[in-house]
Formats: sequence, structure tokens, C-alpha cells
Amino acid sequence: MARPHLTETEIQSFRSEASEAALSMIGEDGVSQLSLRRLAKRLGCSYAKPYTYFRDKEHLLDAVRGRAFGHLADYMTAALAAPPSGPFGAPYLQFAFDHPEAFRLMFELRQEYMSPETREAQARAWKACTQAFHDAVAAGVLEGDPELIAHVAWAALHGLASLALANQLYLGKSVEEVAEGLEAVMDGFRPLHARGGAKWLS
Amino acid sequence: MARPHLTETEIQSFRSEASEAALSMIGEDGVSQLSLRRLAKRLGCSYAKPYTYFRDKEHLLDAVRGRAFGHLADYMTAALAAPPSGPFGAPYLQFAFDHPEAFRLMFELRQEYMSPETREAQARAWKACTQAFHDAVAAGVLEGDPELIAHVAWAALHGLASLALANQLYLGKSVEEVAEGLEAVMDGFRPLHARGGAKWLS
DNA sequence: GTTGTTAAATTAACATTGTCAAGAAAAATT
DNA sequence: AATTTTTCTTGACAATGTTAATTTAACAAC
Repeated sequence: MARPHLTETEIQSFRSEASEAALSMIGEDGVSQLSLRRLAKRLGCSYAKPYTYFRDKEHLLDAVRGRAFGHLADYMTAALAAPPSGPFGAPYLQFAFDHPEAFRLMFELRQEYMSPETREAQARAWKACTQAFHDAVAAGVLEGDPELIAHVAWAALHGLASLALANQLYLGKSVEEVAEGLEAVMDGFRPLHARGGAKWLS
Repeated sequence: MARPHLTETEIQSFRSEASEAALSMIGEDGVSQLSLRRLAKRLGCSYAKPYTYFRDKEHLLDAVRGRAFGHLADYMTAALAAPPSGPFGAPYLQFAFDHPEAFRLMFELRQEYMSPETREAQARAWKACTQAFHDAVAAGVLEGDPELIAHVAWAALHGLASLALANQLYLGKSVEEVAEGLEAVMDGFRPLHARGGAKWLS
């Protein structure tokens, strides 16, 4: 009885290479231009080889999303590490505008499937985004349930980024203006003595 | 030299019928299942007929989006008309959860094209959503620039709806909890004497 | 090393799709 | 009625996701 020829690392290696290449292609031409044939050509393999490593295209895209969430986690971690109490929201918007196609893929409104691995990468990104809120509450800069504050702030930020990317901000309000408004709103989470203090967006 | 056989109303009639049927099919099976062949079968015409009325599939989807925005406008108008100063945000979330596929189509992060007609329908929907904010500011229930308040509130609401539809609300926070948080945050727009007053979400 | 067996990769093939060209049918003008 | 123009349908093509068939490569036993 012959055992599998491919080692686990070889499998992971191909999956990584494929999803990273796919992410890169998506960044260049958008997700609608990604086909398995084109990806295979880029990888230098036949168009059917990915089917050995991914159940179908949806599972491949899931892996790509996982990588993208990983990148977001790294990006947020790095951005928030630098200044000890820097702005919270700006890096998230920055990521969205710097990598619009990746952002679109990650937060597509229609997602057929999400693997535990991708869920995990997503949770890492979430943690990186929200750590600052925990710190701020601990330091007395914000007050309330940090997770709840984070969800509210993130929903607002994410809505802003989404509407801007979908080109659906209306009637003469720019991203900057709305961000200013969010800024003012988040002030409600600050204890009275800290109102109008350090910005969390810019 | 023969003049066009189709009257403008006939053209509009087919376009309406086609986009309404398409919207309905999308509501049933999702946008990924909509093909021109299936739509044509439903309409009882050949699969190429739509090309006489729409430049390509993207233009058809644009028309469908226009109809969907029209429905949203009607829905919000009706919902906000009933109680003179009812909750602002709840109907929007309701629409999103009642018509998830339509919502997904309308706010898809990747939109290739938007016609002036669709832009207009979108503006109507936006107006219906924001009228309540203008009223509230006029009545002294909220204070500030109504358009800015509306943008901020809408960004937050929209982010919440999007994350919920994409199944990306994290780690034990429900839509209701985050909505509660938004509620608290919007309190920041209320004049001091009105804080903790009428809810705008539920 | 040869040989048999199993896994992996490639190619062939199929169904579906968007799109367009060529022809058929219908309608309007003469 | 004849002609011309418009609309509609059918046929065709290329691209895509996917699976089946086939070839190639890796391992095990001898």
C-alpha cells in the first residue's frame, strides 16, 4: 500500500504559492479577471492542477481571502505599533484604498464559503484592529466595553470604506468630511476630561 | 428610409420587464445564478433579444440596480412616513435583511458602470433615507449639519448591514448589540437636553 | 533493477456562459 | 405589392469551471 507522495509541506507550499499569485493577479486586474487557466499559466502548471489542491474555485478564493486577511493583520499591527497611541482608524482606510481589489475580495457581500483557516486569519486581523481600543480603554482614553466600541467604530469605518470603494458616497461629501464626522461621533466614547483630545482617525 | 418601429414606451416596457424579472430571479437564486439565457427563458424570448435593449450584461445589471434602488426609496419613504418621528435606522437594516441579494447587488464593492438613471434612483433612495435627519435637526432632536450626520449614520448603518450580510461580525457580538452601540454613539449628535431620548434604531 | 500499484499531473472533453454575425421574420414606407 | 429597415432568432465562437480519461512519476515488493 503506497502512501501519499506529497508531503504536507509540499501541499502547503503549492497552496501558498497559488493563493499568493492569485492575490497578486487580483490586485492587478481585479477578481473578475482571475481564471484558473490564467492562474495556471502564471504558475507554469496545467489548468487542472489546482483541483488537486483546492476543491473548486470558491475554495481557492477562500485561501486567497485568508492570505489577504493575514496581510491586513500585519499591516494593522505595524501601523498601530509605531506611535504608542496613534490614530486607530486611518490605517484601516489606508489599507482599503491602497489595496482596493483585495479589500473587495475580503469583504465581498456574497461569500459562499469560509474555511476555519481563513476565519482564523480574519480573527487575527480583527485582533490587530481592536487591540488599540483595549489599550485606549485601559489607559482611560476611551470608556466603555472595548469590544463594543471596537465593533461600532469598525462598522462605521468599514461602511465608509465600502461606500467610498463602491463610489457611493453622495452629493458632495468626501471621505475626509465623513471621517471628520466619525471623529466627532467617537468622541462620545471618551470620558469628559478627554474630549477633543487625540484623534483616532487622522 | 424607415423610422424605428419600436416606440420609446415599448423599449422602456421591455427594459422594465426584463430588469424586474432579473431582480426577482436574483432574489431567488442570487446574482451568480443569473444568466442571460435563463432570463430570456423566463421572459419567453431568445437569448439574444436583450442585446437589442442593453449594451451588455453589465448594463442590464445596472438597470436592475436602478430598480432595486427605486424599491429601497419606496420602502424607506413608507417606513419613515408612518410614525412622524420614528426610528431612522431600523428600516434600512430591515430592508437589507429582507432583500439580501438585492442589497448585495446594489452595494457590490465592484461596480463597472452606473448610468445616470441609476444614479438618480440612488439619489432618490438617499433622499428618502436622509429626510428624517433633516427633520430631526429642524425639530431640534439632533444638532449639527444634517447631511454630515446622515453620512456618518449611514456609513455606520451600512457597515453594520454589510458585515452582517457577509457574515463577518466577530466573536459574539450580534447585530442587535452593535446596533445598541450605534444608538449610544449617535447620542453624541443630540443636544444635551435631548440625550437618551427617542431611539433612532429600534 | 524490474515490475506492479498508487498518486499526481496533463490533456481531452463537456456544459455553460457572454457575445456577435448571419439569416429569418416582421413592420413600415413607397 | 415590393422594398427596405428593424427586430428577433438561430448559429457560432471563445472563455471558463469542472470532470473524465490518460499519461507520467513515485513508491513498494521482489
